[in-house]
Formats: sequence, C-alpha cells, structure tokens
Amino acid sequence: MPPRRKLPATALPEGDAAVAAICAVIRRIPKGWVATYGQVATMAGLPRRARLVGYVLRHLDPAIQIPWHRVVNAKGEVSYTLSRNGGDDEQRRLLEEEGILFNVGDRFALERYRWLD
DNA sequence: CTAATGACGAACT
DNA sequence: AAGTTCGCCATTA
Repeated sequence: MPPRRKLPATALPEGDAAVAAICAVIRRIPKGWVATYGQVATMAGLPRRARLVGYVLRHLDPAIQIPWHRVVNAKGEVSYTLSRNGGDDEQRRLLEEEGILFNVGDRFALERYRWLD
C-alpha cells in the first residue's frame, strides 16, 4: 500500500520526508492544545513553509489518523475556507470538545492554548 | 512559459 | 482593530 495521502506523484522537492515530518509534528500536539501552521512547519524543519502545512493537511487522506484539527492559524482561529465544505465547523467542534473556548470573534486565546515543545 | 490561487504569516497603513 | 501588501512556494489554469 502506498502512503496514505492524496498528493500528486510529483509532490514536493523535499519528497515524502517533508510530508512525514509534518505529520510527525502534528501527531505530537497534545490533546487540548494547538499549534499554528507556521509553528508546525518550523518544527518539521521547514521554516517559512506554513502554506505547505496547509497544503498537506488539505490533501491528507481522511482515513488517516492524525489530530489535524489542532493546527490553527496565527490569529488564533480556524482557517475558514469555502472549499472545505463545512470541514472547518467540524474542526471548531473538535477543539471545543477538547476544552478550547471560542469567543465571539470566532477566535480563542492562542497564547493560552498554544503548545510549546 | 506566465498568471492566479491558496487550511499562511509578518509587516504596514 | 481591521484591511492591505508582500513574501512564500506547490499546484493549477
């Protein structure tokens, strides 16, 4: 069986190693805590590659077991995108389920929930 | 080959 | 505080 992902065959210059590194970091985010896209990228050895993290998460096989919902943007909110067809609401639900409180601006106190290695 | 498009983010205005 | 601009870079048009 090939890797459980949906990336095109000619994916990244860094290859599967980059995808694996990103997933490895995300898997270490503790329950009830979050990490930003940029933070995950840096921790995976890919500084300034936040968009790549978003790209990988976007194309990840839904069946793969990974706490993808714990990855948020630097403003302390879930990145809402039309193309996600409600998947963003699901992310918020999962985070609230883990005890993260959202305020009226669809945001939460990032400084309070950010996972520091 | 060029241009636009992002699950992004920092710096400006 | 909120909107804009620019850097980022793989993918898509």
